[in-house]
Amino acid sequence: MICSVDVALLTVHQGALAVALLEREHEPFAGALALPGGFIHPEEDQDTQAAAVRILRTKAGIVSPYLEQLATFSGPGRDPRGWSLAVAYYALVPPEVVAGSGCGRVVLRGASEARGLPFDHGQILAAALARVQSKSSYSSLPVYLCGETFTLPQLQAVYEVVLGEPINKVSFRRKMEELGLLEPLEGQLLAGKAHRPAQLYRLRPQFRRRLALTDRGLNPGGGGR
Amino acid sequence: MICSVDVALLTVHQGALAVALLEREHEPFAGALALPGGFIHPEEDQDTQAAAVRILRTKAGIVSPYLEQLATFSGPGRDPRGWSLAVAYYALVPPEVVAGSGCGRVVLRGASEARGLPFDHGQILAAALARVQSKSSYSSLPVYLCGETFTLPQLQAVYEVVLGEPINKVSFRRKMEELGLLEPLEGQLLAGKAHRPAQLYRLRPQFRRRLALTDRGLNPGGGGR
DNA sequence: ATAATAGTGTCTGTTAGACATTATGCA
DNA sequence: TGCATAATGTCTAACAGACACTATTAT
Repeated sequence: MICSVDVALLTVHQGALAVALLEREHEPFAGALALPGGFIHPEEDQDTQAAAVRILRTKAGIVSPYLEQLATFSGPGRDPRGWSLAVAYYALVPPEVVAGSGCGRVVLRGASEARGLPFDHGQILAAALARVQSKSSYSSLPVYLCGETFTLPQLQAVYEVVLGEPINKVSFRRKMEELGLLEPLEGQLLAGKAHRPAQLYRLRPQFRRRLALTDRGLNPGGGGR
Repeated sequence: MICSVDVALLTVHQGALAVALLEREHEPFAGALALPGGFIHPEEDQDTQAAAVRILRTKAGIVSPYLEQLATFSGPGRDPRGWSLAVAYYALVPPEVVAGSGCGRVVLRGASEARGLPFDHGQILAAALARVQSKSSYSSLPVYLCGETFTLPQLQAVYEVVLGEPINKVSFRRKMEELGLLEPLEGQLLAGKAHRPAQLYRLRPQFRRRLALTDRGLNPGGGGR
């Protein structure tokens, strides 16, 4: 039985969610763009999560600040070589990390425009998008799409890209405040913008590897679970 | 590589969540109580979900009204035979279905008391409980723990067992009303109770295989995600 | 001064939960 | 008639969203 790991690596690119694709080197589907993936190496990988980390590092040159198991896909039809099983993960990375990925083999495609992916990578991508959207509606997940420091308007823009709808500014800031996961930096963002500069924030250390959850979700009307 | 499927089958028993265990027939851990599980049969199983259905049917004699993939567990240490991978599912069934399971080999244990399970079945069970609790806090998931018909007080009691805390009666009924998933039956529950009988309900057909979701969750203060 | 965005104060409609009241069957 | 639980009405505090207003920079 074929056992592999596939990773849907998402980032923000040109104001939209984008997925990282790699050109396949081997059959099947050699030359096609596909999600980074590869076989599990039991001698080398402590578990499938470690396999996902290894695949991202060796094939895409990326170390992701957030990597979570998504679901396992299986069946006789998803790989032309026969019955196969793939443990799918999704990763969120800031655009800078993708840009500075060493080897420049990563191709970014609009996450909702990417079509015709080999295997069942279209399904995996769709599941990843649904999961990210769902989880973002009640957690701090989108901060992993931002760099080290960011302003609240920037963070809100990322939330809006992920959720696909505008968020009330006052409510958003209230939520972020009560979550208590951000700390302001005394330096400010000014740059050539002809308007009031925004306060820079960074994640509090205790939230760097942990999500903050809201009880009733930001934007209750909107993003479904 | 060892590839298997394990199922955490949950039901309500003696006023608490209970998990179905089976005595293992073969090594490793022969004779021990464990989650129903077995190898994937690529020739026979369309996918891992089908494998889970087959294992529940053949080993426990149970067909579950709700079966969902939970997560995949893997690593060199979880099975003494070597590096293994298990796709875990969880199932919810009404007590009657477990009781009438044909073969009486199923053993029920309090879900939070079950300890010392072989492999990493303790972890799988913990993940299943967390998932059920989380999902129940914003969906109609617990109706799968009830039989064909039930009263609102009965359903609320099941929610309270799952969530582990009392729910406001008025809020609960409002939520159920606005979800619109129940339809009253003209017959009533009376029985030997020395008080006013409760209205019987059943799931509307369009919700028999689909969850109803609330935007902001019942009991916002409580059950976390 | 003006433009443009950052950030805050305040009002209002909605909703969850508390409490109280009525309803209904059985002993 | 009394008891126990079902079912519903109503009040209140909390909160999300709308709107308006102030703050601060560059041109």
